[in-house]
Amino acid sequence: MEENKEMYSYRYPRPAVTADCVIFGFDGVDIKVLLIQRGIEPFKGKWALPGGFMNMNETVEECAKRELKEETGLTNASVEQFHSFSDVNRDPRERVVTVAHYALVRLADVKGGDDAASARWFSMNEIPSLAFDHDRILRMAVNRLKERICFEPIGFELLPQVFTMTELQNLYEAILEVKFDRRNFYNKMLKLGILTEAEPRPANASRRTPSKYRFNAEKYTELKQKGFRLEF
Amino acid sequence: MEENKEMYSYRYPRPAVTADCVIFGFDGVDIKVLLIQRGIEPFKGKWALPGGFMNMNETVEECAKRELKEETGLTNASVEQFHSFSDVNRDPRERVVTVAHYALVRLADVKGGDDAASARWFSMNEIPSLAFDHDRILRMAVNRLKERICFEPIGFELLPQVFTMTELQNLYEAILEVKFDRRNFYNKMLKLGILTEAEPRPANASRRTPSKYRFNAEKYTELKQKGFRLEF
DNA sequence: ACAAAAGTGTTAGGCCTACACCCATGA
DNA sequence: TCATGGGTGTAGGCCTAACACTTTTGT
Repeated sequence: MEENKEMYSYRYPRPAVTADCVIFGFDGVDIKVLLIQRGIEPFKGKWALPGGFMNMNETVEECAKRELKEETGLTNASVEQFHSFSDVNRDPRERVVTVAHYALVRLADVKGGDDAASARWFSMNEIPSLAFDHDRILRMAVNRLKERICFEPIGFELLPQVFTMTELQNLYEAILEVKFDRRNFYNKMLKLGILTEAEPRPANASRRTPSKYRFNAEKYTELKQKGFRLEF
Repeated sequence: MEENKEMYSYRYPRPAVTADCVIFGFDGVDIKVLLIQRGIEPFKGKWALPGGFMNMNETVEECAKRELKEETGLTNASVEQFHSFSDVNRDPRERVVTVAHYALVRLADVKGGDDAASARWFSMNEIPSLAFDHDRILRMAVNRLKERICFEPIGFELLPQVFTMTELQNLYEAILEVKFDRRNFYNKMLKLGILTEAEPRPANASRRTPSKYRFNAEKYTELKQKGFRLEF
């Protein structure tokens, strides 16, 4: 490797460090993942997770949030790192260690990022084979999402602020790939006490008009501090 | 920085990457953590988590296992990465990203590693203030251990292969910092079906002689595949 | 008219929790 | 002999899971 003034030199070899992002959305029926199509080699033309190199003045989480903003325009979504991937040959060019994150975004809030031309939402069942080891990363992200939604109310990050019970149930069923009994789901959710009715049901409401709820974060933190455990 | 033949040069600055290890043990009463005393600056004389720089021909997990072997002599303990720490100034010398792991070891198996002179086991309530951000790393490791032991039978990694129900209960109580009713703990554990009696109770067994059990990993994987969920 | 969506309540079974006594051993 | 540790079973309460009908609207 040529050495010149633009180079940064170290006594021992170092890997590059990147943050990759599995960005989840929900369209009311399916869980979606945002992928970008690579414009350069390696894996040119293949779909991949959004991500990029960490700067020296940011943490990996900040890097992930920066990438998220660049890809979707969102600034305050729920982003969390979940695993580092460091296989020696995971990038054919050079040694790259990536810290993988997942982000939960409301589809309605996504305007389409700067690179929107090459970005697309995919349903979980139509995901193509991905560049690098991104298949593996995605698989692990999905598993983490399943585990986490059982114990923390992160699902609300994927829904509009106001939602119906059926929408919420559809979300849980889509993520966990199971079916719940509608009445039991209602009862369980309401008993938890972390939902508040968004608007009181209008007097002229017909049987057909669903109640609207919103997630009550204060109630949740209050309950959690009392040593309450969310479960599904 | 001086450039010479011993240097490795890159077009963009890169952090160093390390693996740190929170090594848990159990002495029958307390959860213990293995710490090493730093012999060099920075933080010379302070206690720290064992860990070290990743080589270019190993993954971070392999790096963590190498460190574990160097520190304790153990080669097949349960090691799992749980979080990356990348604060810009977490190491005063230079930018270092660390991938933190925890390891569960049987105290009896630990011969004392190469660096044993400067290594010591600490009970959770006697841990001194640590070098770098290792306090924070340790705190998160303890939380992860608590979460994980509720749903996966990792506690057995900390016990001898053969153990009494009371020892098992002590372990759970030490990790979770709670007290269980002895009979309920017995019933729950036995109902799970993941324990087998190590030796049939000898005929001459007195009331005072406890039954010995061992963890039945086959039974566990079998149950898990049937969609069984461990819980505490 | 028919299909689809939403509101609503009960019951049975399983699980969890709390709880007491006896025996053997070692101090 | 006294304190400690270990083995053992039950009853009540709570939670869970299964389950049906009615109303309304859109097609």
